[in-house]
Amino acid sequence: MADVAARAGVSLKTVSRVVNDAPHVQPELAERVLAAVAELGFRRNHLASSLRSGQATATIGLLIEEIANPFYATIAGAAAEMARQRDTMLIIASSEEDPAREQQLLRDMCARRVDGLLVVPAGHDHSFLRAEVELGTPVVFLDRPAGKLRADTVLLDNRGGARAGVRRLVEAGHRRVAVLLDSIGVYTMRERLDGAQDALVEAGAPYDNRLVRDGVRDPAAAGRVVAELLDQPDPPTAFFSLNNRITLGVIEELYRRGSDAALLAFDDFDLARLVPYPLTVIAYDAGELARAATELLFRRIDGDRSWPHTVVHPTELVARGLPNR
Amino acid sequence: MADVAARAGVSLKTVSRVVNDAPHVQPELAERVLAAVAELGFRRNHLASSLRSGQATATIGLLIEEIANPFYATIAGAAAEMARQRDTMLIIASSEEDPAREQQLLRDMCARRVDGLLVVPAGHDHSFLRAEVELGTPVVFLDRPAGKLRADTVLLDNRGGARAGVRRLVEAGHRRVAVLLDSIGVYTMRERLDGAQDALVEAGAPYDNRLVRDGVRDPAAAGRVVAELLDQPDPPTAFFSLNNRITLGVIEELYRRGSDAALLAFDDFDLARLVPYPLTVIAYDAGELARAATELLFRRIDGDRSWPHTVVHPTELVARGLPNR
DNA sequence: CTGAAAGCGCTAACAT
DNA sequence: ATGTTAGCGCTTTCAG
Repeated sequence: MADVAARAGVSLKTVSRVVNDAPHVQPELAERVLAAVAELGFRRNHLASSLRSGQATATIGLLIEEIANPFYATIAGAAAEMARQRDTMLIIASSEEDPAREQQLLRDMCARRVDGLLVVPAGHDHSFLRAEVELGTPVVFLDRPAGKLRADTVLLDNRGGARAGVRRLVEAGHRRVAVLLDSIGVYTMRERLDGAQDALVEAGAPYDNRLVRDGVRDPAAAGRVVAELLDQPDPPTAFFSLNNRITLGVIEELYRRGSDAALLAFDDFDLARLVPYPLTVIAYDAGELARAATELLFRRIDGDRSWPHTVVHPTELVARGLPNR
Repeated sequence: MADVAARAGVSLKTVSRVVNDAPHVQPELAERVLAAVAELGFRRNHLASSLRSGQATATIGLLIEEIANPFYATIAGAAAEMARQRDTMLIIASSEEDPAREQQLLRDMCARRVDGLLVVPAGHDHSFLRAEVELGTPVVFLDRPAGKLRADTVLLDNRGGARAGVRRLVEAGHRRVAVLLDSIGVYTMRERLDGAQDALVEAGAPYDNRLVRDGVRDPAAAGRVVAELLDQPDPPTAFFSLNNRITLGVIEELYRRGSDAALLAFDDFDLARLVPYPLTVIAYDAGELARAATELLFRRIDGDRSWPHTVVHPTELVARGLPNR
């Protein structure tokens, strides 16, 4: 910047004004500065700028579980688009469901003085963020609530969605509904399971604990569990898959066997319509969820100091898949 | 940091040493400093640190077309994982195939003094990056080559993959192969089309320009084009879809009609096995592509000044889908 | 409307 | 092994 100033025959401050298109600069001087900038290939150092000016790094941090998962990719896409509209860059990192890693990544983002944080929490204690929040870094939680910290939160109606879905199964006459979930340690899984139980209880259907299977981490595991359940005496007549990875494995096994068990699945997916097996999907708009959270975050960044909100987004039941052979 | 130093009764530099766990600090002093850090809730300002130390913001930039697309999400996931292993943060931005936006985003990343850039290029002129590259910001191009800039590049064997796939169609007796593509302006689309034509020419099959359809932007458009082609006199007996979005629409329309046309598709996808229509997929490992590029980038960041490389990754033909009814 | 000086928070280079 | 000094590139403050 000093070089540019020398070249243009003006002071450093004038260059700064021109570069930041601040007012009160004679067009003639501005032109000389711009020429010097071009000749010298000057690029403003954003680091130095935000160091001096205190706040506003024009960067927000997004912490999710796993970027490659379509659910989180959709969230990232929506957040990125809103950030871009505000000329803000997005730092994305994956916790991989590891609370220690989550904490380290969030601390690092804070060290980089992001203007705000969008977090899909992995851990259950976010009190380590309290100091940052009080120092002025807003945090919005997404998809799951924060632990031990009061903060803005945008959630999905997991319980209501699950309940509505299972109610539909019950109305179709199903009494034995198997539930397959990833990990009971995850908030969304607990809520969805609770919703399923609500519907079962309301219908006076017997609740059989052996039909609930935790720890189904991937499609292959889901397939094995389905096989095992169907080979039992008194097998379930319906399956409720609590996430999209599980759904894939369940569909495959049910199709392979030519089973006529009903399938209810949380999370919609691109090819659901073309799956060769009828299923009911609990769908929702992940992009909308992320947009709501990002909007809330920017409002905080813009100085909104009102009491923290919690917003719950609805889900919808949709019939998918092709009729049975 | 000054406050911490005062509190611990040491100099600023000692605090700096402790915070950066540099050697030559008495354990006793280090402990006092750490205590002061905890009491005062001190957080190192990463901005100031990298401003002073010149380089090493421990940040890399990733520019892709669209985060929500599974192909780019996979790339982002792989890059993020490698970055994390080096305690490096990842800034991700989407160009949405807009060259102007690409340029603006890349410039912004440079202004933030990222240590390196990973780019899936949208535009055809990247000479604006030359100054940055010469000033020491390495750039690796991914999936598509740079325009007007010599740089490391990691590509897929688009042409070879397409050729092998179409050759298989030809060997199965197909002479009229329709090709559906997104935009001829995109490098990968051109290469794939060229590969298809290679195979057709090699087989002495007639090349019919009316069977090549450009501008198929989404699944719905793909479905319409398939319908139109099949309703022609002398319709194609095989379809070659040049990307995953197009494939969805083609499958749906072919299935809807109960058509027995063959389908070849670039890009594998999760549910391909369960699609109720037989298809051949040109598959590749997008994660591996991204890992190779990120590896190359980090080698450059670590000071590798050798001549720029271009690496081409192979593709593979895989049978997918369920047999026809 | 423009410029000089001070300093954001930290680390490199040099003392001690 | 620890401390002192200078300054990274920019913006703020205040004087002209």
